[in-house]
Amino acid sequence: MATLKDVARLAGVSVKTVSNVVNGYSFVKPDNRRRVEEALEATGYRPNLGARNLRRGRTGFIALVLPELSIPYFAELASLVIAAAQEHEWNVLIEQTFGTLAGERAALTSLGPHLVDAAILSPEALQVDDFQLSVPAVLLGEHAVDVPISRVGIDNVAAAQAAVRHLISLGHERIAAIGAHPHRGTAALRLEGYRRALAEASLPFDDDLVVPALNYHRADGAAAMRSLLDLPTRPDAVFCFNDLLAIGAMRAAAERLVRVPADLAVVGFDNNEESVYSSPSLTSIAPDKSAIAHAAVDLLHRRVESGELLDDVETPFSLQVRESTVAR
Amino acid sequence: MATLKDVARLAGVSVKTVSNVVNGYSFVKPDNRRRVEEALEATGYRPNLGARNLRRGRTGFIALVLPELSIPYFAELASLVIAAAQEHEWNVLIEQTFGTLAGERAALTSLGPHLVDAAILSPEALQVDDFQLSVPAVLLGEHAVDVPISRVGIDNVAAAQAAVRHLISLGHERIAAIGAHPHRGTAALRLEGYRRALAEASLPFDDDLVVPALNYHRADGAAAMRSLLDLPTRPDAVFCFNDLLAIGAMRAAAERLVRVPADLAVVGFDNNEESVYSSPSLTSIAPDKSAIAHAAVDLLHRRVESGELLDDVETPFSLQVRESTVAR
DNA sequence: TCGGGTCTTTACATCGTTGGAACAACGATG
DNA sequence: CATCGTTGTTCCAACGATGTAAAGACCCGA
Repeated sequence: MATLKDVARLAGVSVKTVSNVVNGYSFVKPDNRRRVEEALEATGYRPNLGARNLRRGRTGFIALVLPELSIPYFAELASLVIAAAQEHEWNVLIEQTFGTLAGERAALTSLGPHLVDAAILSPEALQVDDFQLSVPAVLLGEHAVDVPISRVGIDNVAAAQAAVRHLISLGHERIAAIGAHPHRGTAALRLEGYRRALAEASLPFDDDLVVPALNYHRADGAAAMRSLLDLPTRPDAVFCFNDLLAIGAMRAAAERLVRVPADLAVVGFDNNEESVYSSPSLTSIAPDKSAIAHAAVDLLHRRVESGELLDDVETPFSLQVRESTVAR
Repeated sequence: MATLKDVARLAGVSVKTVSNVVNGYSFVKPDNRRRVEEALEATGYRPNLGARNLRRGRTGFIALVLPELSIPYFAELASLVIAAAQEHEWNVLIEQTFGTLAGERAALTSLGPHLVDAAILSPEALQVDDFQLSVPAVLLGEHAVDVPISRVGIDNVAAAQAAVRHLISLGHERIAAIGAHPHRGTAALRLEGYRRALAEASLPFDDDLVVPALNYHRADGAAAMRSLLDLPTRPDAVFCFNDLLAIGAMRAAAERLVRVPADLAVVGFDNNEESVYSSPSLTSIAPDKSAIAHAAVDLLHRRVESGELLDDVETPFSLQVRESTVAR
């Protein structure tokens, strides 16, 4: 592999001059520049990033810490983050925590400042005192603990409210919620949105209709739905805190021969691609994932480049109405 | 951030002695070792990986080059590869190609040897002469071009044959195939498995029943299915070359009020988690993704450690029978 | 006490790159 | 013609770690 030294020898100039050409320094004689460029071409020179970063004190990597790549929402997000990071010549290192406190702590401690320049965190279990970060970071979504780290994400309360309002506008009165969670910040916010929508329509809040879910996987949604269907009086609609829960819920409903949306309307959250093709397709809150990815990466870039402290960013969302609430 | 120098000063020894302790060198006096360890603890020293790798000529990263993370199969695989790589203290760098030749070429050229120690490639469009790699690599799946790079994956012909045999054993005689592709190696192999299964059952091979798909997304499956349903004589079963195509196909069938499996049996390939919860759930070929991830990473690790040249690895698969072929 | 081997530690060079200082060449200015 | 500022180039040190070689400490038997 060619180094600056090799290129310099070939071009008959000093190493630094080659470095200057590579880095776009203006004051290089046209003649030398040409010779260097030819030599670069001939040797196929590629900078040694390790060495460059050692010198510059940067690594060229950012970390993306998330629960699990096999969850569609995070896979889609990761895809967008990678693309956004590329625009700033950043490579993305993905760390999976599997939603556990131990996993999140491990990820955080492994993020030494020589490994990454910055980090995007999507924590689920972290406590306040865990946030002793050695690099700039942003949080995705919301988090219950109050830490001095910028957040990027949608207004969860408003989004949940919009989802439930939609159900109410269709005439549903006994609306369940799946996905309550003791520690998850977003769960509390979405529950609050659910509450508010009920309240503004003067519908009663019924504890029996709020079902917790520990993992937000499809299986949890199915289990929660079964317990709802076992109630003396079934709900006529259900708001699930993510699409996977909703998919599981629709599956459980189908197994009990409960028709969606005729007998039960379902709304999800995340707008996974999967939900567009399910039968019935799923009405869902659609956060602008691309906006989230870009905002997070841009925020970090500005932070790293100029050191400025940063505000939170609220990204837009929309409600995608599909067959699970309105029959085609 | 503490460096070896800081630790050395604190412990009152030379930098190299600290380095020796950090790297587990045996011959360090117990007394010095203790003092160094205390100093390491006190400073919270973490090695600068860039510097270490510059010196060692290793980077500690491997690349995983795949079409797109938002495709469930690749997301699941990436998740497993990251976990497997961790066992060898490797970090994983994910590069997305979006299935284009340009994207794959770009990914390959960006993989200088100072960026990654090795690469796992899942190419779709690459040509023979593109494989001028500067680091050890393995290919996932099959590829039409014949290059001297180890492959890891299942026997695609046998797997496709098993899928179609299953349909035949259920009495289907007019079996379609969705996913033919001019350049994709796996597509040719799966088509060959389909052919063989038909041949061994003395069923005719009908060109009209083989539908190409360019992108293997849900939308492509839906479009292909619609064209099949427009045929004068509809198929009574369809074998899709991946689960996304199958999900799209089932969606299109539902829109035309064609019942699955009563009017049309469907088999997919990949066994995505999504397919377990779809309605109806999807019968699918299940490659052992964990085995694939481990085999690929282990292969590369041995290659990098000992330099040995490596054979291909064939990983197991199974057929998961669900509602899309056998009503519950 | 000396020679010889085994431990243990250190100084130094090095990996490939870039920042900074030094220096050289140049035309322009007074 | 001396001085000056602007360009253009080179040399040297440094980023933080580790391999090498050599030196120092130690213990053994002769």
